[in-house]
Amino acid sequence: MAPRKQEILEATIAYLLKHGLADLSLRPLAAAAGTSARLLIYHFGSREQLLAEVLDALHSRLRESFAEVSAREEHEPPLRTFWNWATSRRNFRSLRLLYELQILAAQNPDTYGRYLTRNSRDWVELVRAALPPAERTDAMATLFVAVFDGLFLELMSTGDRKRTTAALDEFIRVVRRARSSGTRAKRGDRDVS
Amino acid sequence: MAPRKQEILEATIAYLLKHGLADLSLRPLAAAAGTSARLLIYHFGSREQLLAEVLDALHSRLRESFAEVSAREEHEPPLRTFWNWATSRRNFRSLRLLYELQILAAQNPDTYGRYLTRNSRDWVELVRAALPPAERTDAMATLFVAVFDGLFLELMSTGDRKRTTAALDEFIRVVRRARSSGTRAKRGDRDVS
DNA sequence: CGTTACATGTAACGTTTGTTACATGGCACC
DNA sequence: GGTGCCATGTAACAAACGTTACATGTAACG
Repeated sequence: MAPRKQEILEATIAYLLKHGLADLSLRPLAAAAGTSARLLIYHFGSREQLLAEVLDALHSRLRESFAEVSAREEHEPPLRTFWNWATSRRNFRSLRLLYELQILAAQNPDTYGRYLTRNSRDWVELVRAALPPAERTDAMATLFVAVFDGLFLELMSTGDRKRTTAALDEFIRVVRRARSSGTRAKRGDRDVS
Repeated sequence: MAPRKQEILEATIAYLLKHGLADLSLRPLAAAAGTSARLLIYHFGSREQLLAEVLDALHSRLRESFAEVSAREEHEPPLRTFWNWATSRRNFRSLRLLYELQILAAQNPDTYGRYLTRNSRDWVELVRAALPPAERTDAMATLFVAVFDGLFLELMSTGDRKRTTAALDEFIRVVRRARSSGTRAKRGDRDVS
């Protein structure tokens, strides 16, 4: 990719992370990026394609970043690791943007549906596979994903990291206690809580 | 309120429930409502005020509807009652619209922040008060709200009511099991699970 | 030096945006 | 029957939208 185009893409990502994508328009974006609407179209072809490239770049960056973190961390429950990663200064705004995209796509799929590569069903499958066998159900996996989504939403709205993190820990604790009172999971099983 | 204005407001609500509010504009709305952009402004003063009145009406309707339902139902855990109510044919689209508003407001408060009467903190407080004393903590209340939000989000995205409802029931079950293995709550306590 | 390719600036295109000016309709009241 | 008031239609406004036409720059290559 041309270096100038790369710069513009970088600036666009920064702009979107700050302003969201609901009311994006070319001229203000261009001004913030130190260029002109003319050049945005020149380099990307259209506004649509610009959006597509930006969101693709975001996705692959997040995938990469998470793979790196999740391979390194071993001393925490994976759900907790994922939370730390998602709420870190580096990734929070990106995740927030993806949640906005998710909601807009749910409201009108015609406009935003095509950008949705983060398929909910895939996440649930991924989490399900990481659960201990006794809990490896759709319901349980869906619940885990929902807890994460809900807490992230709450964090977005209130900015209260302490309380939301405490709630996540509470969830992990509740699941552990339920485990010890119901069907026993084999000791040493890796699981996402 | 003038009856014509009432009709327009009704049609606007229907339109918003169908199309979302991210890309609302007067002329298409007016066409769908069988009137003209001219009259929207005439009756409501401005686009902003129209939106404000519509969202106010939505809020009070939902409050009313929920009060009615929650007073009637006694045989279920309140969280379950709330879920049934929120996902019913009658209320689902309204809730979805409010979630969209919530996210847009979190992304740019300058544009949408003023419409946010559904303060997250208030919900948490409400839920907290309904919890049995042993669990009456911020963390637990936040967790309950998050589970609901997350599951509703998942329902919005996938439409899979069966799976999300099963996940909610799973959550209720997990909390019960944790209760019976940890500090005992007094029998007969009303609580939101 | 001339040519060629890419990058950029200026200005405009046609649409759509929210909003307004102005005229006209119908209906009630004196 | 005239007089106002509320409702509505037509048309326009200025601004912003995504996009394009056209001209100009700059640098590399023969």
